[in-house]
Amino acid sequence: MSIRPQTPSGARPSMADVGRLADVSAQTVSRYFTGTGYVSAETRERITAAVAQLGYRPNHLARAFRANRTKTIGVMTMGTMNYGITALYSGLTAAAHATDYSIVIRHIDSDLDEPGALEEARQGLEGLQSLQVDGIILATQYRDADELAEGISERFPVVTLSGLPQPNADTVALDSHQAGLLATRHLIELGHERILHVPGPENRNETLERERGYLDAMSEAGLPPLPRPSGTSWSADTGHRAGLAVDPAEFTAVFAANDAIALGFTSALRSRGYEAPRDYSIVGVDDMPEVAYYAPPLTTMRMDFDELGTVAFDMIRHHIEKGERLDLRVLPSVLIERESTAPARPEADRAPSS
Amino acid sequence: MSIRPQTPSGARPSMADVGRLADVSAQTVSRYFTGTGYVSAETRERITAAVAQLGYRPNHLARAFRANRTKTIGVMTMGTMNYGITALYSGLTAAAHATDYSIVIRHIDSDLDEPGALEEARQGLEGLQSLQVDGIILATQYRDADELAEGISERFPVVTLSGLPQPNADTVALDSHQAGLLATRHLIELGHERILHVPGPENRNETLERERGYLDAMSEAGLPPLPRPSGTSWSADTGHRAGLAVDPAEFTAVFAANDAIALGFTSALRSRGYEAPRDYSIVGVDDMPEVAYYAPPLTTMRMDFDELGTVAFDMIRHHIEKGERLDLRVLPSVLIERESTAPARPEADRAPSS
DNA sequence: TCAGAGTGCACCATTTGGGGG
DNA sequence: ACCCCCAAATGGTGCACTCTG
Repeated sequence: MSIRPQTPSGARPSMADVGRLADVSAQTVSRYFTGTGYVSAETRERITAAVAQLGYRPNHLARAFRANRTKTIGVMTMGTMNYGITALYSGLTAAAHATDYSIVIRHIDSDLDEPGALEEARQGLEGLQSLQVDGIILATQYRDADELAEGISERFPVVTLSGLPQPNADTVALDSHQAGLLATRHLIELGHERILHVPGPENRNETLERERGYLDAMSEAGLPPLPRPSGTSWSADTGHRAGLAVDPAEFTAVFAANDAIALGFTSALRSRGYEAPRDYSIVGVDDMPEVAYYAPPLTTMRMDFDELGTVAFDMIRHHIEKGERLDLRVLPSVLIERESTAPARPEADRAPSS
Repeated sequence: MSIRPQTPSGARPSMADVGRLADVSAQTVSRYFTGTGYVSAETRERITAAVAQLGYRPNHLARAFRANRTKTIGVMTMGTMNYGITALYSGLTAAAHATDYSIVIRHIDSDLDEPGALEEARQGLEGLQSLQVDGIILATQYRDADELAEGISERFPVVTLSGLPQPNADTVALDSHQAGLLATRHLIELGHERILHVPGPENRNETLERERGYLDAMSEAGLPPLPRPSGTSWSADTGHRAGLAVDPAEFTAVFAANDAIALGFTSALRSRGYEAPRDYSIVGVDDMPEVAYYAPPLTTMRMDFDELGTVAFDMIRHHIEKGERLDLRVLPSVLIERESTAPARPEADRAPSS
């Protein structure tokens, strides 16, 4: 029962074809669809029948062209495709679907600090604009991302996910400072004093903010921060490397910049005979769905990427449809306590298992 | 240095504006961009200058409208947004980017067996068609997905990722049968005889194929398959539930339908005092980036979703540009041996740790 | 004169075929 | 042969207008 167009040409039927069959003009068909103006019940019926008979579908492209409004949002993501981006897409596509928008994705595997990436990103943005998207959501946490917004008219709706307010772009972000603060406080409340921070890649606002949260929590408790390993990526291998390099005698707890890093760190320490939470406590950030099943189940800060996508979409839609800007929003994170954290124990107890 | 349009209206400059400034007609500007027809070096220079001065960008939308060719592929995904879908996006967007195509995404959170999902999916497909995409990639493994392809003209390029050849659609898939076969053979080669399979959600082709691979491997070794738990989802909780329900005395090895299920299963058995690979071996499917850091690092079948995206894109592009169909492709998976599998041990050795 | 119902035409930015100089 | 322009066409929308009672 596949529907075949009934037009002479065999091509997709147009409003004119529908009009011909229903014995009205194409414009009347247009009004039938858009709801503007008058169409008598009788005519309406004839049009409905003609539409069904021809299998006519409105041509969104022509409509967008004429109306100068595509109902499409461009989304530009950068860096390794990971859990955060996945969950963000999920929120974004759901919000778009609910309001009859479309999402077109541009993804670049490298982040802005890699050579050539800035130029590639710029081209991506131009490509999006040349598609006539109604707005762009720019998902990079790289600190110098504002350079990218150059070349985009300040009237054009842009939302970044950097958390950094910019003259030409609104921004939403998950509250990384709060995540770092609450995660570290949690460790402090458990009695830990020598707390190590394993950071994410440098020059990302998330990395800086999480570290700042850690530093603030340490300082409000009068504890000295520990020297930190250098950050390279958001992946497990960053945590793994850090876990191999570190001296286990120097800390009793770890705040990892995200869950993957926490996982890698745990894995490295396990290979050296140290287990959490027996020998040290560790908390991550993100709450990826799998971490509840890790060994041990990971205590972490839940970051609601889904909500991030929803809010980012709503912000840009607000800008597009109402013409107003909502400068900055920050979404809170919440501590999920599982089994990777435990009260600090006297020093004497801590030793590698054989 | 943000670029401002220099047209009287303040709107985005058009080819006509460029032409006016360069003292040529708009059509010549068109030929300058498309490369069809003659444009003298001198004129070319004037146009280049005018383009730069105005900050002109081609209007992809108008071009698509006129040429009846959007250079856009619609991608429809269903079910929980997980590692596989994201990795697929990654391959898809990279391939599209390389050939100057765009990708527009429609994602539905429920898969086709949930109520209302079929209708929602149908609407999604119609929405994509009304955007005038040049082709559609339909990513669902649900067995009855062919119903969806109805209502799409058989001339319209569609590629499904079901692995099931259909009259109106080409298909690519990762070789789930082979994954099941090789994973199970690996366990058999290690000396295991009582091998449990924990399947994915019912009615997915992937689930059926992986199970078929398992059954074939068992039968070729003359081993009886074990009764299987019922499948519900691709997530860790499916494995966790199975791991709580199962009798550990009944098997010495497990083939889990994917990595997340393997993780959940491992976690449940750990809570009951059983550890891999000491008490049982387990192998997953997917090779998500984190599994190398699991406890124990997971032996798994690597599925190249990135490649899947690339091939799907190339297939549909071939159909679009050459008019030829490439009916079916199947991509092999490869065994990644880590530490969750080990040689079978005499029965007497197996006991829960205290 | 008025309100309802519908038509005709210009227009959006670009591409294309048929010429003209 | 080279370089460029004109006019038409793409599908749909909004405005001004007509027609009928």
